[in-house]
Amino acid sequence: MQPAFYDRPVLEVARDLIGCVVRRGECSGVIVETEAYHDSEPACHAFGGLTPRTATLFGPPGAAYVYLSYGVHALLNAVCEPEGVGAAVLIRALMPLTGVELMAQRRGRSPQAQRELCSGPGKLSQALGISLADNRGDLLHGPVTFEPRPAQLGAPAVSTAPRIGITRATELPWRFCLSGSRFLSAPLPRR
DNA sequence: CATGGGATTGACT
DNA sequence: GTCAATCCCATGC
Repeated sequence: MQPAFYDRPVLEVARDLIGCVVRRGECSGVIVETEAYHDSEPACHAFGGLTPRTATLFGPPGAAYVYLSYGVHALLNAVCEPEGVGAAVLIRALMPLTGVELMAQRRGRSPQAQRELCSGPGKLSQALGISLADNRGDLLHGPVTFEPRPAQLGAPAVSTAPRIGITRATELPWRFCLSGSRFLSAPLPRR
């Protein structure tokens, strides 16, 4: 995925990432759920401006923004829009593709429980071995890399919904899901 | 320097 | 359905 891919409006990138592949080492998965965050709205960490914590968000596009949620989980984002704009796409769920055994081992689950391996932003980080050390990493060169959508998957049908787990700007439909996927972090709202 | 909130998960009732 | 774990970092004194 070239740097120019991320140097676009974050809503476009969030939608276009559905069906693409995230890889770290031997483990990889197809992105089935994303959320967009932008410094113009209060749910975004960058809303409060440039601080040591948000420096990655305001940095160049195509970097990984990894931060600790609830003191427990490392959450993976892709920094978007030009340098100076604080925006990123949160990766919320994957369909496991390769390295399933290692992912299951890291998650403390059976390899057969594929739906439990990456169906949540904290889960997929644990499965891929992503930590705060991956913050600010280059998504083109790794260790965490994003790859274009496999051609055999075809054009994905994408559904939109309100974002999950936030308390502000809950009205924005900035969650993007692969329609009908069984690997989402939570079901799509009815209708 | 002390405090409190948070883009979650899993265990338990 | 409820709730604790756990820690970074922004804010305020």
